[in-house]
Amino acid sequence: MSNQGEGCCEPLSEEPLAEQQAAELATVFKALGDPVRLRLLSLIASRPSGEVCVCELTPAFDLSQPTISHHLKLLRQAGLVDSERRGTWVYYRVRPETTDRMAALLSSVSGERAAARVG
Amino acid sequence: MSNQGEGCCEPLSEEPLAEQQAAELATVFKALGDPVRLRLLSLIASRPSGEVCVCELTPAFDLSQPTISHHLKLLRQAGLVDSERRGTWVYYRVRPETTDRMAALLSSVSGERAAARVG
DNA sequence: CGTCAATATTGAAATATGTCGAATCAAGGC
DNA sequence: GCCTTGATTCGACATATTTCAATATTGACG
Repeated sequence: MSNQGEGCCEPLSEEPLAEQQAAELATVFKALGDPVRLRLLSLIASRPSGEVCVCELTPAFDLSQPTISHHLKLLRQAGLVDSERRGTWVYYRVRPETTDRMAALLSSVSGERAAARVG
Repeated sequence: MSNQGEGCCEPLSEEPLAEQQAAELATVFKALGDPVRLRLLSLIASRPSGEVCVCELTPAFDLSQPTISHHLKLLRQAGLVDSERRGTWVYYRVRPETTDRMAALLSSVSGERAAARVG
């Protein structure tokens, strides 16, 4: 709660989105707008440990390894996931700040006039 | 824990998304993944009346009328908005079921293991 | 009817995206 | 040091998306 930070999130209702904000938010939604990336995110999020090795993600799809790597990169660039290399393997985990922010933004649409400020 | 409905919403964590569900959800996120469409949605949502005439949306952008019409069509096809013709004009309004559903889905990512089932 | 104004649809061009195979980079083990 | 294995980057190609101008459709009003 509290402040709404610098580039922080206006509700989608309340007042129309500025062009630049719309562009930033669109980047994240665009990252979510692909079935493969959604499933990747889901696979990562569904792990109790909170993280998954790429070596487990890749064989879950009928796609080449570079393709999976590419999708993971887009998720990373959108701020939806983080990666960390530990030895031979690379592990991905969700960044809940981002998913929460997007969720709050979407909630604000139906939250009518009194939509809580999304911090 | 009751059913989870027909085509209804799994949380993104809990269990990985099935291919078909991922494809459906991706369609909606893809619709949200464009700055123009986000601003359109925002303009529609920010109206106290809940609806806006296309004749007010079109001049709000530096884009041709067919282009705006096209974006509105994609929002409609994604289930994010509804349109109604009244006489000469066409009015658009948000479909909160859809935005709420997507919000809940995103919330479930950080909702960890115990994520509430999203109806 | 005929015309005008508001939207939608069509067709085409430029750009972006998803995908692969080949090449490259990183870390471990011989 | 030199392979081997895991992961990313590069280059290329097919497809999808964004956008416009032109055309069609819909409804209101003489």
